[in-house]
Amino acid sequence: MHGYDHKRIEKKWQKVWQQQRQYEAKDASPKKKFYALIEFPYPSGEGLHVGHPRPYIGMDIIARKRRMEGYNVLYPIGWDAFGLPTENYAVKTGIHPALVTKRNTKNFKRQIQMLAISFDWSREINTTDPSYYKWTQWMFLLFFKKGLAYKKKMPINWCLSCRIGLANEEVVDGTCERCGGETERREKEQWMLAITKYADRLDKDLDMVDYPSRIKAQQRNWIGKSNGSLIKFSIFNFQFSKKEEKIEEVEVFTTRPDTLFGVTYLVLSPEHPVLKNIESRISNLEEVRKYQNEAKRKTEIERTGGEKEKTGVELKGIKAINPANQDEIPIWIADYVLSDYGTGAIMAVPAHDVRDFQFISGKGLPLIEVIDTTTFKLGPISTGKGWPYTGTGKLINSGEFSGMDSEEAKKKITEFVGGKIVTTYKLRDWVFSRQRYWGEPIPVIHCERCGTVPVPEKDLPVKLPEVKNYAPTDTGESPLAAIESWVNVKCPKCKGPARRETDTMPNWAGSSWYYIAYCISENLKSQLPISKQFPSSKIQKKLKHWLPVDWYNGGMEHTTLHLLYSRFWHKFLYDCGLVPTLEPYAKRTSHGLILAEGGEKMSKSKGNVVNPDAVVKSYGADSLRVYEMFMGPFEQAISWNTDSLIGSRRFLERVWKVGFRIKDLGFKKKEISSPEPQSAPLTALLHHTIKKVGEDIELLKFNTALSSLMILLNAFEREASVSLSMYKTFLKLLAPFAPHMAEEVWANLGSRKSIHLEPWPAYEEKALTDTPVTIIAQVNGKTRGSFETSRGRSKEELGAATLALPSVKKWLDGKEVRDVIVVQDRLVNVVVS
RNA sequence: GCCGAGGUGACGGAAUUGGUAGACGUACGAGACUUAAAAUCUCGAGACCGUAAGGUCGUGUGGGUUCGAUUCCCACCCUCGGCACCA
Repeated sequence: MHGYDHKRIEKKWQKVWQQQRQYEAKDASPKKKFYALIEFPYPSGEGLHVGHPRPYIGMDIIARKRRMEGYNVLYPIGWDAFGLPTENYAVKTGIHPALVTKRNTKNFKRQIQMLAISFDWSREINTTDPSYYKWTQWMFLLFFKKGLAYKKKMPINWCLSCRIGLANEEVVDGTCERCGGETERREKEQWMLAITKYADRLDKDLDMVDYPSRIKAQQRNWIGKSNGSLIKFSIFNFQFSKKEEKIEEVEVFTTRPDTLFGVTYLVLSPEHPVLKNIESRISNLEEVRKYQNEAKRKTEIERTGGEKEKTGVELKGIKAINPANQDEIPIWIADYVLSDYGTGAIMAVPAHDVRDFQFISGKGLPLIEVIDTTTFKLGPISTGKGWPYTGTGKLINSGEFSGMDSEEAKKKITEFVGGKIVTTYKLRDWVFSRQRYWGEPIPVIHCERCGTVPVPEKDLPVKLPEVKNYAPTDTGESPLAAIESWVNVKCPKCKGPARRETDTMPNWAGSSWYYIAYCISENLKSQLPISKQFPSSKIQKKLKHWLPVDWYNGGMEHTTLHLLYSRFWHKFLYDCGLVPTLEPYAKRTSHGLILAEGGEKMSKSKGNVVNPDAVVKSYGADSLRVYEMFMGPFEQAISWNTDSLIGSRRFLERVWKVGFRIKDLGFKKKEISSPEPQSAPLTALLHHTIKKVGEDIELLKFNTALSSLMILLNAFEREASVSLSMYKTFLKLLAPFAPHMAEEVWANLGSRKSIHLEPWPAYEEKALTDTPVTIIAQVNGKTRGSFETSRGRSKEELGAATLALPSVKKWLDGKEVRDVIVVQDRLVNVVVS
């Protein structure tokens, strides 16, 4: 018998599978389809680290199981290759990002292929490929033509010394990551996609998909649908504390119009547009200006977060009037109010809102209770005890509305002051511009006469030109702006002089529709116009076959951006009649990150990255696969530990040995004539394992599936003889986890056909229930003994058997038996006193 | 701060979703094999008291519900993910 030589085996079978095109999906097949999807990787220069393949292996196990269950499986992969790291590398080295991408992709592909993930490589796509981004650009123009892409002034991070725009990630504590200099937020015209138009459907349609509740909850909270009222407050000029003429109106959004009588001040965001109109009336304008400038420096998290005291400046010389009771109330600006949520202005009710309550401390602002808290345990807030009461209840101190319930008062008070009941969303429109090189050029042309003109379809793709310098320009424009020959074009409409848009797209663009691209990958390269191709029956037939994605696994960190963006993109395409389903992904799950040994995130800068190359070389791909699935719950983050890996390798070596033991004993012949009898407990264990592995895979509980395979193998080793058919069943269950090992042993046992094309084993219910059960005997909830018996014994029998146990009896001495609680087939608890 | 997830032996984790806490694996200890080491195989092991039989305690902390709580409820502490230009 020769030993388990992973190098020989793995190379051999990878070649065979590739030659037989075993994992390529068929666009037309009588089998039921299954579309498995993982988030396609960003091919970074550091190469694959051991964290990357975790989700690929997990979905691979599911895909392999589905094939064995008779499905036509599509499990594709590609490259999400636009992005900052490659661009920054290009800025540093001057090497073209396309070359860097090519190099990185090649390395990633080699590394992924050595793990034998059953990807359909014939459908490989790359977002940076002009034949791919031609479609991305075409879809952008569709958004533009439908009025969902527009330009708007938005703040960007600006480094004052580098004089370039920065990504949020490049700003650390308000300073530039590159030079350490100060940054500020500066307004710039940006392309936007109107995702908020789809906010309601993105929220509501979560009901139709199978996502874990934590993902639905995060998306719903991100969309932040809330029902409330818009209420107008008049602003008056005040001279020497005397009310003069009305100068403006400010509309606030509130979810709690029932607390309107408790408003003690108004807060505007420091950027609120009304400030410009009234600044001549503000007596402390200088102080206000200073505060506005400080707010510019802060990030949103700094503004809304932190335990620090909430800051603000009162606008002196003006006051607002509470429309409910005509009270004169002060107006403040404060950075805890954001300009792009609601109306950028709030009515503050410190008695019933946590942030408002925090804000008044030290500022001498009053608090008026308008919800009756005396009926609760809390006690009245005015006594200074505890937090503000943010719940609903009966109104007090609210004029004619006192005594009314919050819910009714919301409507009535809004009506009373002439307000409007509205629905708002926290979700903001999608900033779609980047002033960067390595992204899809936004395909529009700016003409002095015709305005913004889309690039005609025949001129797509708008390819990225060669540039010398990849860094953004010091005017904040993309490096593309410096290429005069590329920028200056004729207007497609009037043929007059015009300039190309120089912004590029974020890399969420290409990843918003890549799962569609896999279905039609061969069509992407066609020279036919997309507007003819996409709606054609040829493509629609494929999309109808494959969509929606049946199971999409990805990182929890993509829940609110990528996952939401692509759902939006898909719904838009659906509205255009281009895709057949309302939702792109029928089911979504997520995996936990693999962290470095210390529990930190793996990163090049920390120098704690574990490369799979070395692991595969010394332990083999199957060992790595088994370890990554065994190391802990798939959905949770977990630290890498090379020491533990040996257990997975040992497991596979023992599988190998048992295989050879069986073969040497000559079971092969016996199996053909008749199945050998096996011990009943082993048969029961086998069927239990079939059930457990099958169910665990569906629940992503790969760790316990492997654990049960290990338990079965341990039993095989203890048993004097194990039948070939039993062992073969074990191999089939192992095949999705360790495809090379399973295939090699399978072939050694005399099979010609691949084990991965075998049917998935089924278990017999009878074999499971034939086994005896252990009944736990407790006295007052403490375990005092146990006994074995057959399944299905009556409560009386079990109770009597328990009371007869000597280990139980001794605890009953001098006590009175009050109750005997029996849990069928499991436990008896004797209650005594 | 807000939203989401989590906290169990030396370590990764398991526990049929309210019913024997610690499966499986790593590391560790003892033994077998070996001239020896490695590898492999067998056995042991939550903590404390006890020679043992056995007992007490034990799932981040404090309280509650229950015959019975890692699991349910309340309060608190800590760790991780996201917060819109990293992907």
